[in-house]
This record gives sequence, C-alpha cells and structure tokens, in this order.
Amino acid sequence: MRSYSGRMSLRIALLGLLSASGPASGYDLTKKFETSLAHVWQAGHSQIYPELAKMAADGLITVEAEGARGRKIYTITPDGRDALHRWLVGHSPSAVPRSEIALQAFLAPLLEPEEALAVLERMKATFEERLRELERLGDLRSKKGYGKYALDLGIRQARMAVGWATDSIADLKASGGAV
Amino acid sequence: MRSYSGRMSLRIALLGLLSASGPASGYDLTKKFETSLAHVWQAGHSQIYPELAKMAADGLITVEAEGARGRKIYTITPDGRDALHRWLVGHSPSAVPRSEIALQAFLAPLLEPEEALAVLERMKATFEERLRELERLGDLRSKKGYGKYALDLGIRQARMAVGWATDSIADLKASGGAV
DNA sequence: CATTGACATGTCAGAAGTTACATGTCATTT
DNA sequence: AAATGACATGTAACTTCTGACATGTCAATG
Repeated sequence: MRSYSGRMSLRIALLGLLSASGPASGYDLTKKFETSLAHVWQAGHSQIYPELAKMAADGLITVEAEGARGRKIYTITPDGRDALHRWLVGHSPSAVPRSEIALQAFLAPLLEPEEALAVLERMKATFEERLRELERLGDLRSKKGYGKYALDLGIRQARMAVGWATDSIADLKASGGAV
Repeated sequence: MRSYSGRMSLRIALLGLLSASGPASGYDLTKKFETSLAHVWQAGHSQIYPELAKMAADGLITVEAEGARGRKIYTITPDGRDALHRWLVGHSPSAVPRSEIALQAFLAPLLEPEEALAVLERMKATFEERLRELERLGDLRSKKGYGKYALDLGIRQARMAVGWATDSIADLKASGGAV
C-alpha cells in the first residue's frame, strides 16, 4: 500500500463512482467522466486505466469478473470504501482552483476597451451556453440525489458568471475604459 | 522559439504581471502570486524561476538589470507583449476547472446524513472565510482597475458558494437524508 | 560579532494531466 | 466477405505542478 502525498482526487472520483454505481470497467468509468462527472472533474482514459491498475495493486479495488472483449470489471473493496470515507469526512479542500477564466478577467484591463469588451462578451456567451447545458442536465435528473448538490452548485456558478459578465460589460461601457 | 502545445497559463500570468506592473524579479513575481494573483492562479517559486528562464530563452522577456543580491530584473519584450495580447484576444478558456470542492459536493450524498451535514457545514465556513478575505482585499483597492473584474468575480463566487452551502444544508435537514 | 530573519535564486524527484499512438474485438451494414 | 464504427485497453512522450532540498546575501538586533 503506497502512502500518497498528492491530492489523489482522481482516485477518490473513481472510488466514488464505483461506490455509487457498483462494479464497472475502465471504459464505463471513462464514459461516466464524460457525462455525470464532466462538470466536476475531468479525466481521459489514458489517465484512468493506469490509475485503476495502481488502485488494484493498492487493494482499493479488485477485478471480480472479466467480461467480453477483455472487459475488466472492477469492484470497490472495504479498504477502498474506507479510503473514500476518510477523504470525504477528513479532507478539507483549500487550494483555490486554477481558473483560466479568472486569469483572463484579471488581465482584461490591459487590453484596449473595445478588445476587453469583446473578450467579456465571448466569456458571457460561454457561460450562457454552459448554463443551458447544466439546466438541461438538471431536467433529466430532477430528484436523483446522487450528484444533485454538485449540479446545483454548477448551475449557480454559471448563473453567477453570466451576471458578473453582464455587469462587467456595463461597467466597462460606462467608464469608457477609464480604469 | 519553442512552439508550445500546452495551455501555458503560467507564462501568460507572468507576462501579464510584467506588463501591468513593469520590470520585476522572480522574487517580486512570486510575491505577487501570493498576494494579488492568489485567488486567480497559484504558482510557487520553484515553478516560476525555471519558467522565467525559458521565457527569456524564447525572447518574451529579457534581463535588463541585475540588482543587489543577485536580483535579476526581467522586462517584457515586444514579442512578450504580442504573445500576451494574442492569448487574451484569441484564447477562449473552455475546460471546466477541476474542483475538489465540487467533487466533495458530488460525493457527499454517499455519506450518512449527519456526516454529509458536517462536511457541508465545514465547506460553508471555508467559503465564509474566503469571502471575508476577498472583501478585505476589495476595500484596499476599491477603484484600482487592474484586477478589479477578477476580484469582483471572486467575491461573487464566494457569496454564491455560501448561499449554495446554506441551501444544501437546509435541504439535507429537511429531507432527513432521504435522497 | 553572532544570530536571526527577510531577501533571493535555484535544483530535483515525483505526481498529475494531456495528446498522440497503438492494438484488438465484436456487431451491423453494405 | 469486407468495411464501418462502437467497444475496449493500453503505452509513450511531454508538460505542468508540488514539496523538499540547497545555497547564499544583507540588514537589524542583541
């Protein structure tokens, strides 16, 4: 059992999916990252497959069955459930996530006013698109509890961002770029 | 001139600081990451010094002067300004940032209701702390334009998160964990 | 004059994440 | 029977990020 110093959030995400939805293959898990987990954590199959192998080596998951076409069905072990529970209860996320959007917002005042305006308008459109996407997702699940708090958080986030962009655009227009 | 395929946001952040605040040393820039840029992008000196060396090799910045105690004062070049401008005007941030908070929110329903409640309460406290911090920062700058949109975004974000946590806690209490 | 602490720059090993490459299975359609 | 496309798993090279180690300067204090 490796003793990790990193944040190992990918591990946690995988354990969470296996715990919530039952046994699954790397392929299944990759699909879930593309759908339900897409607005929460991103990972491609090239990161997922090696991680699953390490997790199996660490005893957090096991290959219970091998299905068709070489499918390996992973199941979470008691050790895995333990690790997941410990992280959820004991880990307090503190680091501010790196955000390219915030970086662009930070630096936008360096541009000529018309350019800054164009950047903010583009951002607003991106946020609006994202909001629509999440609201569509929300309609589909409605009352399903698993993931509902995160979806609500995502929707509020997108709404807030649209409002911020709208107000920033207005501010920029009002000040005529005199910052 | 290396041709980068990555997102190179650290580069952009450094170019932005050099463009906005004028020539600075690696040490100065590290301090700025700790203060003004802390809620936007994080980087330690062990990442900053090597990046500055690469950027100088690529002609985006130059060492104009060497100050006391081996201080190297970097200045942005026209090529550097170009690269910064191109990124701000032409790059549309699309990837959803990885958020440990959102991951924890997503997985919280796997916990026993009382445990989930404790997790949400802890998150709420973190957000409130963060909000206070940013509001203090806001008082200090008030009208300084550079970074003001990003600061506003951060404050709205924190406020939204406090509201989300409050409502989620209420929802969890109301449903008695029956998700 | 010795100590302390802020100033100042770097390297290194390892973890995490991205993109492209590589391989092969199975069911459906042409 | 061949081609297509979803299914399925992996590796390799590279970039990015973190934490620890390493070194030395200079000013103020005791």
